[in-house]
Amino acid sequence: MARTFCEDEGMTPQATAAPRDQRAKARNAHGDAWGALTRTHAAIVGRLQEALAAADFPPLPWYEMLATVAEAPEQRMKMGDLAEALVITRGGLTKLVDRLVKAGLLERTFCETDRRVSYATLCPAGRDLLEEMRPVVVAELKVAFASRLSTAEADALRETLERVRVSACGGQ
Amino acid sequence: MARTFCEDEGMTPQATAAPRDQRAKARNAHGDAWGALTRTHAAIVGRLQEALAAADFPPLPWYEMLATVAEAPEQRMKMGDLAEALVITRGGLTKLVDRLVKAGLLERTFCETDRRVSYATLCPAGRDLLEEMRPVVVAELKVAFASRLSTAEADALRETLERVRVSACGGQ
DNA sequence: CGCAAATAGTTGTTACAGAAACAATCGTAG
DNA sequence: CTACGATTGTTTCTGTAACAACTATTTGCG
Repeated sequence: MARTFCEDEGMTPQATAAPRDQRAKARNAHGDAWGALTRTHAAIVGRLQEALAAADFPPLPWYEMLATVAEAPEQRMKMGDLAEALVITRGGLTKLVDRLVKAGLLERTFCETDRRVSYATLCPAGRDLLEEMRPVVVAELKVAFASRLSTAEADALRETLERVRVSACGGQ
Repeated sequence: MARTFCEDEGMTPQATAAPRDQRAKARNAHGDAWGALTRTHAAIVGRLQEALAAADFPPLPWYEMLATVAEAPEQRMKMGDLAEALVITRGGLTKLVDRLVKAGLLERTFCETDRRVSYATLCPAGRDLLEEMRPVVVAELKVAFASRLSTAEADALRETLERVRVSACGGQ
């Protein structure tokens, strides 16, 4: 295993810390919540990548791409919308789509009314692969979330995170 | 602004979705919580990067490195522990430390009792820079977390996330 | 003691993501 | 109807991270 996203918990330095001025620092409720958020995110991403690689599937960004396009009407999305949904830049998306197109999972289609826009459209092979990958991802998420969280807690978590995201976007 | 981590919310495709079989998919409480987690994480990272860049400071990984080392006893950490704390690979850490060393923020020191291990040790310049950067980061986190969350809610969020992280690591 | 296995860190290769510059198209004001 | 600005997507360049192979040191065991 190359990744080091688990290891329950080398964070001992913090615990033993306090060698100097202990003036609150970022170690208030927000800093702690942010630390937990990053570590949890990294842990789950690592787990998903590991599971996909173990099943000899493409990496996580491919799954997210396929899943996003698959949920769109007509199984296609504008490049710009897709970049926004996946939270990557347009330049990065262009190349990511290139790879999936080369793999035969997506194809580029074009808009007749606005010849600037191009769509990433799901191919049958892409849909098939998605359906193969989905249970692997869902199973991993189930382990991560469901094993120690009730449905209500998971829902509350989602709601709280969504509120934080809005704060982070809106400015305040 | 190049990044696209806000835009309240191009997710309309999902809302209008349901063009085919609507068999639950990953769209249960776990999938939603995972989606919220990734989006919130991306939004905050984007916000922090933007704020640091705007103040003409080094990128977020440098801050996290400095902050982590600064909290360790004697302001130094073993390379391996640091990689674990920052959730990156050891190879990646070597080069990240290289950059900070070249910038005069860290220095490498060595262990006398075990000549395999080397430490990343905070330099005065690193400590100074950290203290300059800290308020920027703390302010952004405050906006993200404090503006719509009570302290109790932030703490509950941290606790819940920590539980999820343990699930993701432990296996179940 | 001596050698195999484990551990710690570095190095080289490759792939991916962001920023900025670019090209093409659209919309609209004059 | 033309010209300018805005939007959409691609391309180029650069920096960073992962992965794997490698070196060096320590540990354990016959």
